[in-house]
Amino acid sequence: MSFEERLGSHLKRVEQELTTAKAAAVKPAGLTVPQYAALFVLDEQPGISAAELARRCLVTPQTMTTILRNLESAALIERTPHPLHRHVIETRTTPTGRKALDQADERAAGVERRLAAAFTAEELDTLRTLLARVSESLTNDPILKTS
Amino acid sequence: MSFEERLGSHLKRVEQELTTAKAAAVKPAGLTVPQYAALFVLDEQPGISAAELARRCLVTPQTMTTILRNLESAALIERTPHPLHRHVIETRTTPTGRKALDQADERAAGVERRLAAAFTAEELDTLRTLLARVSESLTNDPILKTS
DNA sequence: TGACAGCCATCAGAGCTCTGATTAGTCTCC
DNA sequence: GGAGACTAATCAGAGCTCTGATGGCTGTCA
Repeated sequence: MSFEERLGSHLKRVEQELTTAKAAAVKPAGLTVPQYAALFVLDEQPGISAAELARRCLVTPQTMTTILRNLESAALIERTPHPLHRHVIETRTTPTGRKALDQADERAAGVERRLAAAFTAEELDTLRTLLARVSESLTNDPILKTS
Repeated sequence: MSFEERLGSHLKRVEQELTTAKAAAVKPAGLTVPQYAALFVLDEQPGISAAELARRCLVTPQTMTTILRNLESAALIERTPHPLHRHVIETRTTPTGRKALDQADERAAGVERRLAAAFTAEELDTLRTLLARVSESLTNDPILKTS
């Protein structure tokens, strides 16, 4: 089975190219792509926990800890203990963080829009559906789970 | 523009799930996914340079240096200077490396086969074509290049 | 011959990502 | 009340990935 036949190589190439384009888009705002994703979710749901944030951003809690550490040392977010559950830490964007997010989002959304413009609505729908089915196959295949 | 509308989140999810499945598949052979990819190409084209290997595996030369360093310290590859061009280093799989590759490949190809089995040939073709068009858009869009 | 463009290899540094393990608080059910 | 399950946060360690910079070799062309 050659590389070209494998879905993995196609997916990897495309995902990487898109990430590179987005990285270039958010860089002027001083952000990385994961930092942008975290700020994006955070701004919509202020006070969310790091664990929940990790789930939304599709990374592990450990990874999110790393991302938040960098965001906090750049003063783009603030973290304070939850008033009732002190072991839970609430995270919020700072004004500086929101400004960086706005700047990054404008350009990142632009990348997505230009990309979407290269397809018809039906094609985009087909692509999303097929990707969802790949995801479903990977999640549900009992052999994959145990291998 | 919400997360769900963006192609990026779908691509990221699927690419990550597939990588996770492949990582589990090649782990018993003592390999990571990038190491498996490097060994795979290396075994088909013995003596290839690290720079060329990097291009085939879709990573930068610097990243490939890291991967090769780990493979070499595990004695899965051998590196010797090119007889004529001494600044070029030829890389080859060792017998140990080939054994690990065979073991990993059997399971990794199995993941791809089970995944492919969830689709018709036409669907797979559509998916590959659409992904290629995404890649093309990202590569050719002059705005993306400069942003 | 010598400047220069083009590769190859690699160091340095930063950031992301994972697995594994630890610590601590909450909640349910006996 | 207390055991066990669950969740949150985080440390430790390994590996991948990038950008930026450096040094070396080759081949072209004035």
